[in-house]
Amino acid sequence: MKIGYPCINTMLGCCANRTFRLSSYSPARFVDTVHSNLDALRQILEYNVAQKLLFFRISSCIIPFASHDVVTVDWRAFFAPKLKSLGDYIRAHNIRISMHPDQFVVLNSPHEHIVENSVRELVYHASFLDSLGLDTTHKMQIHGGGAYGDKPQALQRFITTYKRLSTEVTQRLVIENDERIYSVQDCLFLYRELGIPLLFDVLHHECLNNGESVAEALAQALQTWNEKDGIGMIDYSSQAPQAKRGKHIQSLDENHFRMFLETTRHLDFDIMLEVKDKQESALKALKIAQDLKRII
DNA sequence: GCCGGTCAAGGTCTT
DNA sequence: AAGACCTTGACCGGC
Repeated sequence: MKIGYPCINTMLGCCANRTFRLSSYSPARFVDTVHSNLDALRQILEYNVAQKLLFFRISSCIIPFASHDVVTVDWRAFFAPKLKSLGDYIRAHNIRISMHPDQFVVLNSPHEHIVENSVRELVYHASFLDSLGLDTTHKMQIHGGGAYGDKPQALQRFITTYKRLSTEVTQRLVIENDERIYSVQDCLFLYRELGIPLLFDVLHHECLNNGESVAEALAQALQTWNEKDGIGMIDYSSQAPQAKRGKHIQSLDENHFRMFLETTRHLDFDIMLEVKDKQESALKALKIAQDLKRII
């Protein structure tokens, strides 16, 4: 079991997701920003290794506007040495990486141009992970997309689009249950049709489910990961009190987390902690997992 | 320097 | 039909 946090370290004062306005694009600005992001990423990963936080989500804007036509710099070639060095570091320290292309990636949109842009975005993410020389246990996670008033039809469109994707994309792509439309059962349907692994999100499951307990749903999700995928990844969070359903809590609810680990003690998986205070809560979670002998 | 409006991209729900 | 929300920070222009 590994524990990690997404994209941002709130303590180090460096930032691996700097970007700029599209209208401010210039090759110089682009190169400068990417250098800065990659250097910051290295710094964060070194901190994580020192703390034994061996799971990390890299921000989608590590290479800003990478899937947009405006970028003329061949970033994979230009940054090849730095990318290789980062990848070597990740492998040497047995870090696991995920990425999460955001809400604009919608594979089942009825609009062809949206699907096209989504595919370009996935190609970029896969290409970035490839540029680090990482194997297919390093994943990119997306949601099912919209329902458009006809979920069965929307699921079919997902299947059709998925079958058009290149191996570079599908070998890294996993689907995450969301809190409004696509439940674990819906994602399992896609798994049976396509073989796409299911990344289980605890909080989303608590918002939208078909009556299965967290432990039952998680066990089903973990079975969708095969050897090439590595052990299952999950997103863990709990409900922010007195906030809208589905809102992530500010800081780890240690009792909730301990209970979650206890009810799932027969299972092994890597945990991405979706909590606002980032590494602070990840460190608390790590300690709890160590106390419960889930991490040696 | 600081503040607040704005930022490539979508979809759903509320008003 | 239009706006808020998701989730969130960082940018950038205006003071």
